[in-house]
Amino acid sequence: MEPGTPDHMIREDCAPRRVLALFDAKWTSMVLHVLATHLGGSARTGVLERSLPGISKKMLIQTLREMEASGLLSRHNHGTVPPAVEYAVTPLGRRFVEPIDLLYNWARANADALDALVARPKSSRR
Amino acid sequence: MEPGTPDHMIREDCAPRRVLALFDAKWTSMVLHVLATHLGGSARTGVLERSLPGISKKMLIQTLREMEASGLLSRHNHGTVPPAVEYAVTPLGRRFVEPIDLLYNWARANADALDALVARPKSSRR
DNA sequence: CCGCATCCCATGCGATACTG
DNA sequence: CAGTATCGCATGGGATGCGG
Repeated sequence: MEPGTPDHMIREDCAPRRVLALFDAKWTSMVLHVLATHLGGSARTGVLERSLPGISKKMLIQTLREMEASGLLSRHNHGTVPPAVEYAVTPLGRRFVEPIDLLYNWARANADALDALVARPKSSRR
Repeated sequence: MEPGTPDHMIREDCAPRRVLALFDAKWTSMVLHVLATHLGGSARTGVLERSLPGISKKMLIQTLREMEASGLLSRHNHGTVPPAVEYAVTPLGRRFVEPIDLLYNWARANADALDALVARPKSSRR
């Protein structure tokens, strides 16, 4: 039981790392958040695009399809013309909304801490 | 007030996006978590390395220095030989431990949902 | 033991243009 | 409006090797 004994190791296949993988998709959590928390659970492509300033059409579609593939979203094509496609949060997806919103709310409530992270004017260098 | 009016837009410089930036560093949150929650707030480089299986020495050092630069960690060189350097979570860094641990705990408690994400054997394609 | 420098490849992702 | 196809660059990040 030496001090350096790592019983606290973050195994490579542990749950936390799997969650992080969710976030390095960069848009996944935002899509889920906007869709579930601000758009009532479902929305059309265009609405999503306008809700996420800065996202490219390519990334939007790509993200949506990946999320559909993993079961976070469902996709419904109305088959009309012009096209109307609706993406909805699945029950599985809904389970992920909780931690995401928690994180987002923390962020909003702690904007000061985030500012400190960037603004390091008078540094403590060495 | 049409249905598609985006008062729910996720602005490009909003707090949530800044938090996400933290996570796409890939190791930052894990370092913070291990250090604060499992190692009592500070540890030497080697201990950290062994606590994060899969991290390369390069990424470990790089992450640690970036975190020091942004004020999440402090670095103390003992000046001995062989070298002994100790990284400690700063008060600022400690503020980020809360949401990270929240996320990690959620992950551990919801491993089943995470499994579902990957294991999509019988697909619902179309 | 701690840290830095290189090389180098995989990929993320935006820009743009085209189709039904 | 929804989606696809290309191109091209920036960058993340691993491997390896040197130095104090």
